[in-house]
Amino acid sequence: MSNRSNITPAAVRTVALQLFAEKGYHGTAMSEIAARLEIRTPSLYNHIESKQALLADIVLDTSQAVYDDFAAAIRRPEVEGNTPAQLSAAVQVYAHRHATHRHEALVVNSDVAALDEPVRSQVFELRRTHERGIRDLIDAGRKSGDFHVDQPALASFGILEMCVAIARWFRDDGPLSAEATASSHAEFALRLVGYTGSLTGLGGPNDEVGNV
Amino acid sequence: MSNRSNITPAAVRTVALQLFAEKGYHGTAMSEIAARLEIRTPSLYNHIESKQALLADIVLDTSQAVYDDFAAAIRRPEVEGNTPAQLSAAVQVYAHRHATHRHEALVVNSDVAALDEPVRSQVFELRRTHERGIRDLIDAGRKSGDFHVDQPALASFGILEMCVAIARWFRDDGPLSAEATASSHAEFALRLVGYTGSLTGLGGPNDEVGNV
DNA sequence: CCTACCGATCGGTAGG
DNA sequence: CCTACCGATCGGTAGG
Repeated sequence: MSNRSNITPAAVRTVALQLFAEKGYHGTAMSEIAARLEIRTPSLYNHIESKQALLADIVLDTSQAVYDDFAAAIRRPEVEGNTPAQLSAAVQVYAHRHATHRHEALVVNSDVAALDEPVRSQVFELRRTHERGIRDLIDAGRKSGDFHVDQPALASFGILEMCVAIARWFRDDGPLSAEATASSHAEFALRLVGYTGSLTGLGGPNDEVGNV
Repeated sequence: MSNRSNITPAAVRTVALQLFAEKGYHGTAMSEIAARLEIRTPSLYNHIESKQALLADIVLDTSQAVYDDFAAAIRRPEVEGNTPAQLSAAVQVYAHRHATHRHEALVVNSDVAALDEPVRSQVFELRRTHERGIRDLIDAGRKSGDFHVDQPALASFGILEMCVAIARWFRDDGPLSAEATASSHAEFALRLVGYTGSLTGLGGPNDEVGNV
């Protein structure tokens, strides 16, 4: 109130996100976050409750957004009722997020162990729900004869983790756009579940799917 | 010398491996390692040089073993000259290791950032060499017409990271053996690169590869 | 293998 | 927003 502050809670969070992603939660000191913002450590506590709360906010918000994206993607009218198109859309949106929100993804996936309960369990629950959603699509595709895969659970893990890995190697100044990366991963997902059809015209990865 | 010691450097390393895998390098205190061994913290230093050296040993040895496994797998006489069989063998051995050496894999992949130079760079170099080896196989398969994939680099990252993820979900008492998991992942890898042939009789994943 | 102990640094509070 | 400061804990050493 009585002091001119350039700093907002969102700014603290952005800096924390960068540092947690680079060095991990336990590897990051509050003093480093303060230094990047050019303030003293105690001043951080005008904007956040604690280091742990900072992590909890980041991880919960990100996990929730990931799930919301998934739910929205498979409900889009142009894919509804078309399982291969739904899987493609779900993978594209997930892969795209991991290319465009790398820091969030890295923190969610390497610092979840540093979360106190009950937040850690909430995050695991969101993740399980998402994974189950992917697996349900794979099961549906198997029943309809679109997909041919022996281990649906392994396929869903493999697909999701392939996308998570994007956050580890993607570079904004690299040769591939986030969209091209997302599109390739959607195609990989369809190949992985043994889809041999084509999704041309659906905005998904096109013709060369699963065959020569 | 003058004291009966139940403790060996290898025992310290095993306990450190468990704790680093569970809580991360920075999240693990030397006092916790000592407690699990039922000794006092300072006694650890009769067996190790420092916490950092403990991590370096674990990560370097594991990374080297991973690469040696890869090199041996693609040189086996029954796969030599057969690119799809080589890729299958390389993926099987990598996937299998991640199911049977979960702690090592988790530490290598989440605590590499905690390593001091020059060890961190050495580890990255080993990893790059391995990834290049996989990519070379994919390129060879494209040239021979066995594989059909637009983005070989994305495919090699995807294949490797799918295997790394095994360390995160595999359970010894789960429904799937390490061998079955490895076999499935080899099949996923061949599908991912657009292989439509069959590897039957090669000890790899069998008939149902990439087609109905 | 132990006790005794060190300097450094941690997250966070008091109080303005 | 700051200075001053806290108790706790860190990795590690001395010395036996």
